[in-house]
Amino acid sequence: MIQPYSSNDKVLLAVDCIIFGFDKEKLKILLIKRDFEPEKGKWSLMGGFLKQDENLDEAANRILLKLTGINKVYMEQLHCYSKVDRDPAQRTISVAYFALINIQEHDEDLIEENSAKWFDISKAPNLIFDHDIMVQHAIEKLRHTTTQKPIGFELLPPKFTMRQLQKLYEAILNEKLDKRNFINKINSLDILVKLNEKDMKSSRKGSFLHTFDQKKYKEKKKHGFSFKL
Amino acid sequence: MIQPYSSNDKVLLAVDCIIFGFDKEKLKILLIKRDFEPEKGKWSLMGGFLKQDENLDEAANRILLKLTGINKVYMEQLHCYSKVDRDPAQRTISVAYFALINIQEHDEDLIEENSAKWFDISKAPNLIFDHDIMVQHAIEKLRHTTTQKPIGFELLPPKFTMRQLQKLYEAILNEKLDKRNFINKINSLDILVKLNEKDMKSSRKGSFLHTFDQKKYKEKKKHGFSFKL
DNA sequence: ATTATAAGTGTGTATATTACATTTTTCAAA
DNA sequence: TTTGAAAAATGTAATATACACACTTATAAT
Repeated sequence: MIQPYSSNDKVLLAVDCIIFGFDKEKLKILLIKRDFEPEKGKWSLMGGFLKQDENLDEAANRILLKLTGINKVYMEQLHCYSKVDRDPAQRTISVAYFALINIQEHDEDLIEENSAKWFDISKAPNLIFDHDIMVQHAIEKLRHTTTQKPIGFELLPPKFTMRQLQKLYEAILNEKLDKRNFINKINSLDILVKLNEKDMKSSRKGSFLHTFDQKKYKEKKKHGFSFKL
Repeated sequence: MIQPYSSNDKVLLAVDCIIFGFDKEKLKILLIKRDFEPEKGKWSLMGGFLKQDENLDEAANRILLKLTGINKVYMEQLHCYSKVDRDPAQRTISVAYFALINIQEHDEDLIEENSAKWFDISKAPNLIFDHDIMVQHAIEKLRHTTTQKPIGFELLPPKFTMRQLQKLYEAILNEKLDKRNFINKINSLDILVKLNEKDMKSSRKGSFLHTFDQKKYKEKKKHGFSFKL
């Protein structure tokens, strides 16, 4: 292959993943304990380097698959971080991705293997390099995005109750929402299917399960819709 | 310096700038005619490569300065593009930035020197590589951002009329706006200062000039404000 | 049968958004 | 100096959206 550009300025390009999950009414984030230098033993985001034969989306998916065993997830490029000394060992540019996963689906063994752990976002430890900033930006973007399109669903199991959905939004937005207004808003979107089936774990009365209607959602999205809560 | 990571996978990291301006009621974009291979003679975004001693924001500013002579401008990282064969000559990852500049300020000689030219966004030629996609994304982001915070001001000279401001928003959003509603909305933001001075070029009556009150704006931004038009 | 628990439901009020038409100022031409 | 032309400036009513708020219902456990 010809190399028309100077190769003096090649850099290492990393991909770091902010992996969000939702469990027990809390928004969680998946972190790993580094088993290599520098900063061995400290907590960090799961990451890796971009390879020659893949693009960044593919790299992010590869990294996520390696850690969780999950293949198809909601993922979005967040930002590219490039401070000259962000990694003290070597100049590295990092493209951060954030992923939303259904926490039930992950592979426990892989998590163990990678010395990873889920943390409440409010109780996460300090992270290496600029990873804390990345997480902060990811939370802000997640908050913003949830008010623009209903990505919250990505964090729930296929069948969920209205109550769970509301708790999820409350966890993301970090504020209490009114039950009636929430349900009215969700229903007005007309993208849920109410199943003839109840989750009896949460209460004696039980609450109806719902699923997300992909077809209706895609149809609506084409014509654009907002989702302010 | 120690090099703890494999250096097999280093890549060239480019920065490409989508430069917006506003003139004669049209939203414009600044493009250059490439004078080097590959794709010599074709139109493209202004770009360059990230250097070892600078971060991406600095690289983007350096590139913009080189082309326009303007130093302090509104700039935002857009997205990182990484398709494996996006540049057929050599694997290159590109971080796109978009900039908003006051078109009156640019340096004509530099533009000439770089064989650059302003195009109406509706009349821009096809660009090399994935630059058309970048521009498309930049326009979408610009549209979105203008409805969240008043960045439109960045594209105007220090003193401007309400009419100019409205035409700018109409150009960005690609839709007609109602004059009275627009003025009411802008005034309700309380971030403009009406000067005791008129621009007599546009009409016999003349229209009052305004400036953007940076202090008030910053104060408001702290407490967050939206700007839906 | 009674009780305890969370689920489910509707309406009025406040706020924000939209639609819309006339008068005013000034310059230039008659 | 009067008149006409051209864009600037201005406010209100109608509609839609967002918000606040409290009681009834279904079920399991006792």
